[in-house]
Amino acid sequence: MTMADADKTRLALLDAAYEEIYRNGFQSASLNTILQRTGVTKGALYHHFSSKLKLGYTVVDEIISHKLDEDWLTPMQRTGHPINILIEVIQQAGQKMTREEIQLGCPLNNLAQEMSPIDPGFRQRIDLLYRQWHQGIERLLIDGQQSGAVRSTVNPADTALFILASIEGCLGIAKNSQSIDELKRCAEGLFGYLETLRS
Amino acid sequence: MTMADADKTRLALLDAAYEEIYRNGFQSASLNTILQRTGVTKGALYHHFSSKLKLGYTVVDEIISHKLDEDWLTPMQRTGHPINILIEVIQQAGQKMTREEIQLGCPLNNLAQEMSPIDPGFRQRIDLLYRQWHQGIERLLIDGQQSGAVRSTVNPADTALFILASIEGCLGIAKNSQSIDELKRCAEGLFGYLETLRS
DNA sequence: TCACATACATACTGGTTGGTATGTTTTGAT
DNA sequence: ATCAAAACATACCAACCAGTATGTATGTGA
Repeated sequence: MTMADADKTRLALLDAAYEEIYRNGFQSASLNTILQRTGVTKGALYHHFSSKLKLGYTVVDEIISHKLDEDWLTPMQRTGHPINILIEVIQQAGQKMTREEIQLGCPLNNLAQEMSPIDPGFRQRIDLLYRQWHQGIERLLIDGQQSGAVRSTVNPADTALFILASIEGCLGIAKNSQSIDELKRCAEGLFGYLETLRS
Repeated sequence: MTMADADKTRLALLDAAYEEIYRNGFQSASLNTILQRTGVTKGALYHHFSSKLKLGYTVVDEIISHKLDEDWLTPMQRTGHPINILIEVIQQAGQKMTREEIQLGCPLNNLAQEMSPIDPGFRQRIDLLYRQWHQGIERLLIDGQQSGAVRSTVNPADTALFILASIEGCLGIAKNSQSIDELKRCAEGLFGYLETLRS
């Protein structure tokens, strides 16, 4: 067994754990289910992760963090009109979502709502990712102000916070209604707000 | 033992169940904890509620529904400038929240995010409350358009949906950051948006 | 006062949970 | 070839879970 094989089982565990947590929440996620799905034994799991909590932490640090980069942070680094970039990134993220993903919601927000009140370890890790997300939006607004594309009266930090809240809010509403149409209508409201930020 | 006594234990169970669910989510809510806190026995609980699921449903139908009326629907029925009413109701709801409640989030949204993907019974009941909430906001916007206080170009239904999403989004962000200041800054963003709706 | 339903109370069950103790195999450096 | 550490595998455990079976006390209408 090479070290690459060991790493493969570790990643398989993380992938399965992410799925299980995404579908059931962390507290209701079953280690036995994760083991069944991967074919890994309990001994192997506890060799790689010292507890269920550590497994959950690593899912945030590695899997969810990577998805945030891929779907939001990297796309937001494009050059162009900041408001247009923001709208396009949101639209692309929305179109990328399957019906099932709309129903399951935002993995980061799910964990935040469930775990932040009851576990500081989760809260801090989630907070770090939210800060990165927030910073990405804030940077777009600051750049937009410097290029004259965004009204100079808007507070970049506060506005970025509200945009982030609205994105999660729209996803949350659509999650409960289980309706793609409602997600689109909600996003239209968000786009309407973003338009008011232009100079 | 009078019928009033029986109703008292039923309500005690509902109150304790609400608290337990609010703090831990439905799936992780422990019936034994609810029984300990109330001093009620398991036989009594299952006399009043045929299952944990039915207990949870009743918490939504009676406790959470009542809180929605009290904190949002009734205050929104005041007369005056619709946008002002909306801002005031949001501010009052925010000020009413304790530090702990900010940390625990919106009871309705918590349940929606946890249960809507995995149980249709919860989903439908939560959806009903969200529709009432949405309708209350929509009505304010329609009234505002008729009185000339709100721009005629805004779509009341879509805008109400986005406002609702933003409220829940702001509460969700504040829940994770556990910061009253961040809740206020996020709400300021929302108020800024609401201002753009005026004629 | 009798009959019956309501409103509990107690003790228990099967299943699942995260976690552990103890073994075995594999790997890689010496 | 040897040896220690890494990478598993198996079997087990106590605690907890929702739910149930059975019994009892109490109120209420006939």
